[in-house]
Amino acid sequence: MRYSQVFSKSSKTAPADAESVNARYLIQGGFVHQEMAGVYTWLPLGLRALKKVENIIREEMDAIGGQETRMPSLQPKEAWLKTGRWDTTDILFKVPSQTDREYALGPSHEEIATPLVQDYLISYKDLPVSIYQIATKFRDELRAKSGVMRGREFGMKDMYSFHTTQDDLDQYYERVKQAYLKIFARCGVDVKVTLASGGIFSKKHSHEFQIITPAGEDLLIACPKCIFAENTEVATRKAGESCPSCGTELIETKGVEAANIFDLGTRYTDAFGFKITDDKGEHLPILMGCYGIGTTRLVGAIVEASHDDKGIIWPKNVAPFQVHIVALGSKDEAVQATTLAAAEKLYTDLQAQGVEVLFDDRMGMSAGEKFGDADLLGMPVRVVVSEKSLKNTAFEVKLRSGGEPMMVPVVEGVQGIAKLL
RNA sequence: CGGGCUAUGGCGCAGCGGUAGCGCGCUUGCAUGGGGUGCAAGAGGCCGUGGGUUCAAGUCCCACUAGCCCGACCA
Repeated sequence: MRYSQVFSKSSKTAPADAESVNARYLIQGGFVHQEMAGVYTWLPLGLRALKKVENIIREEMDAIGGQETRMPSLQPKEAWLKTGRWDTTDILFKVPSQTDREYALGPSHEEIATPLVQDYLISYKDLPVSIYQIATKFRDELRAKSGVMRGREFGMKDMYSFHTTQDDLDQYYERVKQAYLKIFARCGVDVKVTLASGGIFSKKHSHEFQIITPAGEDLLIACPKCIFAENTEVATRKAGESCPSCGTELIETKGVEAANIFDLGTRYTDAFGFKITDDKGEHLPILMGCYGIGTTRLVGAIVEASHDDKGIIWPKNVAPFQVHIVALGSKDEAVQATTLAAAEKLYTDLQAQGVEVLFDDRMGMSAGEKFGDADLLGMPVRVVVSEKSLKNTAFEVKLRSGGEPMMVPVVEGVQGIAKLL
């Protein structure tokens, strides 16, 4: 994509209102636009990062047999009355119709997923079943804050699994947990898993996935080596003690809850009278698990966990683009034309190799300005094409994550750069 | 939902009783050309909304609305 054509340009001044790092950089870089408290438009650049995250999640959910669906946000009040959550869920948006009806705006989808699966399941042989979606959620938060990390409208992947035995649910629950660990690893963040209480969604246990960042809201006692952590609210251990799973000394740190998984038991299936007949003619209760990852929150948490004082440092798998080409201008028109042509060729060649490239083709801007943008936007690899680099018949390549610039000969061009990805 | 702060061109801000100003950005021209470059000329604002005080209100008072922060809350 040519940066000259991206309509959401970066801004030199950071938004005054945005205190949190993710909001500041995402807004300043033109990744998102705030519409109101807790509600954002995802602009072309930001949407690319969000889609990367979504696709990683999608692949891992598909890999454990999840079947993707898309469920409605506008939900029937009756279903919420059945589960008893219409009157007990304070964050529930209730929307009136011009008729005398009311609807729920889904903060989660148990009320849809449960009767949905019930509608199609005729035989116990069809279980287990796991369905998921990546969609928008609505929660009437008393206080939206922390940029995209706590919104009133946000993106989430939610999956619901149905089982006939506790053992089967336990096994699946564990598979999801492993899949989640893969997802966070692929997203380039350090995640810890804590045991948590089920909250209003479940009386049973659940696990939280905490991304380690100083911007986190939760205080943790965590193992620096493995994934063990305890929320200090319910911690049984203290910093300095040894990790029960690997023996490393535990430390205190902060985390953002980016995902959680629940054993819901029969809480929802009972509410809908969802039972199934087994091979002996007995009515079996259906056990249910639910598994959520905040997709938009995850993007925010990634920024919180991976940035410096100049801007974002996107982990490569979630970066909107892999390579950011910066073409520098020259007072000499012929030189500038050569530079542009070389940059242009690199741009097309890289794209032909399937590399995603952001090409800063703006002319008449100072080098510093372009470098500043490259740092702010934070693509993993920056390639400078200029009179100076071309004199050495090379491209200057620098990793956003650090290190000295390298000169990659033009002849090696695409291969040399692709090697770094 | 309690407490605090804020609201003035696209963004960041100043003005604090006498009919709107700066920086950045934008437009035009010339210069410059490797870390937000220089000079010049322009365009752009019912000063969040409603009420009040006053001869006169971005400027003082009240209410409301919105945003941010702290707290409470947070599948």
